[in-house]
Amino acid sequence: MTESLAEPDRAASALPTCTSDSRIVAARFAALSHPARIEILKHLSASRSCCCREVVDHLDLAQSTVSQHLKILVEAGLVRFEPDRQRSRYEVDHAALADVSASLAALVDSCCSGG
Amino acid sequence: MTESLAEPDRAASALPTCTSDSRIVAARFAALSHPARIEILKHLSASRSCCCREVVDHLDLAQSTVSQHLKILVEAGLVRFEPDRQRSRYEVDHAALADVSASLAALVDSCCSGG
DNA sequence: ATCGTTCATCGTCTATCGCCGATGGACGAT
DNA sequence: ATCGTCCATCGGCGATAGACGATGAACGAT
Repeated sequence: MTESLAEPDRAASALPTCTSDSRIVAARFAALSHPARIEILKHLSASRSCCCREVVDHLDLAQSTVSQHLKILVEAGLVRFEPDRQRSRYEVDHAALADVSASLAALVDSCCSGG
Repeated sequence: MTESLAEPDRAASALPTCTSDSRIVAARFAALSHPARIEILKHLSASRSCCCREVVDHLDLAQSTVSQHLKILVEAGLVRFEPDRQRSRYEVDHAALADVSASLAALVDSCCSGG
């Protein structure tokens, strides 16, 4: 359902200013708009790659809740998911995250340039 | 929900975990996590400064809804509000927006450095 | 004084979020 | 085969977001 979120970078880089869809940009920010998910991203990057259980222990949230947050991050394309036997591996997609940052930077730039 | 956004230093120091408070970062992204608010930011920057009515006409949303979105953006510190007699003036706070972008860039950087 | 415009706020409704416990599947170990 | 662990998903619950119409205040114009 969120395949379009996995690769909006092309559109973002192809169109210089305000032409990028606000819904796409908003959806990506929505994935970052929860403290637990920010924490997850930090923890994931610190551990380079870890399983759901580890995040659960770090965050002091129910396993189902963490799994939900991870799913949201994966669907947003910010986290890569790799089912490894029993322990699913999650790792930050640095490129995607950098792309979101670029989107925001582009927004800031368009706002500053007054276009 | 965002009263503490005006002075994030206190809450930031209250959280022991990471350098920047995830709640603050998340709250700022939350302000950007709605297409209407993205559009508002674009329109505001394009017009340099405009009143609520103009945004209403541009967005095709009810006036009360737009006023709510503007309030959220103002409370998040991304938009400056200046009551001008009848027509309230809204304009993008470029510095604040750049600051949010810097926060995200810092997050990306921390993720890439593997800290 | 009256009317039209602009805007913020209130009350309400619906949809979604965020959280949890429970469940069941997959797998390793005994 | 059985148990324990890990994980994704389901169902439910409370809280919140987002939308709207209605209302009233502030102001300019007639």
